[in-house]
Amino acid sequence: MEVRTRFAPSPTGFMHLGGVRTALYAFLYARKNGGKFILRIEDTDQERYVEGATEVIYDTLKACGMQWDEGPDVGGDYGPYIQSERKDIYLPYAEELIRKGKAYYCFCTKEELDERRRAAESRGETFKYDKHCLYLSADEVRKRLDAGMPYVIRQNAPTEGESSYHDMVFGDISMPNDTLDDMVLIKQDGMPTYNFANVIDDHLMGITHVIRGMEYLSSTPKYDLLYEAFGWDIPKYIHLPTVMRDASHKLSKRDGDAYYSDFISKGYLTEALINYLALVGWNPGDDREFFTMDELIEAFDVKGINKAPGIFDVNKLTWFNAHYIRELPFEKYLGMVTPWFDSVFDGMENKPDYRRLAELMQGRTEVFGLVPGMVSFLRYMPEYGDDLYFNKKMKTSPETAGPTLEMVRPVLEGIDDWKEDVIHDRVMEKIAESGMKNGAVLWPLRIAISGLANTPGGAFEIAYLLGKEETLRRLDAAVARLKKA
RNA sequence: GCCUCCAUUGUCUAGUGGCCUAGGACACCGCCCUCUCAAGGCGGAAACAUGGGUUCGAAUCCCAUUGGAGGUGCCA
Repeated sequence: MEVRTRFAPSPTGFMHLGGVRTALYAFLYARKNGGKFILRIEDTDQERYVEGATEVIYDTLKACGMQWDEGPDVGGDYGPYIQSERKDIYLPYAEELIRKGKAYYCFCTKEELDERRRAAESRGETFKYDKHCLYLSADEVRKRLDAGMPYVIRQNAPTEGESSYHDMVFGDISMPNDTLDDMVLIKQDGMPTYNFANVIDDHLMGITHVIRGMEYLSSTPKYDLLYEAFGWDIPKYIHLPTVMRDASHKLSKRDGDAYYSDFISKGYLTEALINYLALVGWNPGDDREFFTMDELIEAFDVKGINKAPGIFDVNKLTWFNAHYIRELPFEKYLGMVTPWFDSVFDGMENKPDYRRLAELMQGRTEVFGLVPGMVSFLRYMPEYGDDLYFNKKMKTSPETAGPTLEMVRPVLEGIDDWKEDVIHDRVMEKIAESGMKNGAVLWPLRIAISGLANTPGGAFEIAYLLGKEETLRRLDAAVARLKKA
């Protein structure tokens, strides 16, 4: 039988990284098994409707390289793929359940239920609907229905015995039936709840493997009861461990910065995000770290999925990101880094040589968002202290720096062809002539023109990028300052 | 509270009774390279939550405790 998995997000307007990982595993499982990956939009909560939210889902999945085989925009044989457009499908099924005694009309109002819930909670008990409306006579139900009284339809769950099911990650799970609450299937507004629509749609769409977060672990027995009542095949379950922000907090929307788009705008690469996310909660069974999407498909196996929640580690993500940036073809990197350069150099008369700067920056870029901070010294001379001239190994100090700089200055001034190799050769000649160590000259020179302990590239590169005029200007300023001190 | 699930270094993980004096990766520290930083190379510190069993033998199996997560919505 063909494997069919689905990703069924609710359109909130953002794609959460936990959601991206869930989608990824569902996608990988389908591809690995030569099956179909289906996208279904779960928008049964009308109050949460967000304009443009489905586009965010489409765009993110596409950017990540997870093309769905069936879905709202691409169609398929089991549409529509947006639950609000399937509204009329669900009620007949709920009525069938009522006929079978597996569900019932409930006229209790939300307000009184809320009150009872609060009361139960204050007593330290778990609130459970008492099946009050199940015991209404058929006549009474008819009467209320005819009178147009608002109602919901509830599942009639057993109260005795035990329910169990098998999960491909967590194994066998069982729970006492008396903990099963009679969940609402059809809401007062006529829309199905997630709990109901999910079961109906998964069945109607031929989903063979339900891959979702482990927050559904304890409600799954209730879903199985529904499948059984209809006489439908129960899908295989693959529940995924949660992605955590830290040991005790889920990576949630409320924490901020947990959205795919946040990471992209900070300058993370999709490839890095996918590669990293795949490895939170799953391992390939060997020591490999780097995977393309195709390699992930090839290596993916449910056996490698862990049960324990995993903490999202930005450090490691950043390491992956730096790796992928280094691997970028240079032209691609140049194109990507240019807007970040522009954010610093726009409006500048003599902008640094972007191409050269990019060459120096590519191996040093962990996240694109950090680039401006690393190159802004080329436009604005930073404030710095003279102690930067101290370098133990080179035996340099503010005292030795002055004369050294004055020695180099005329050499630089004499260069008409301001190219990196020319600067290099002339200065090195002078150093050789002076008998000093390379570093003893280059260290103070770099400090004088950059004002920074660390720079992308050394003295020659910085001097070249700055241009002759600015280099000499900064050099003079440094000399003057050292003399004063 | 009740129900379900989980538990190897700071983090992601390998490990399915002897191959474990517990392996890899990130981060961290040191050294090398080097005009700085980064990259790269080499090395270091760092874990089987606790207590009971079972067994000739336990990170691996069982139980309890502790800790954590999830559920307990007319949200999904």
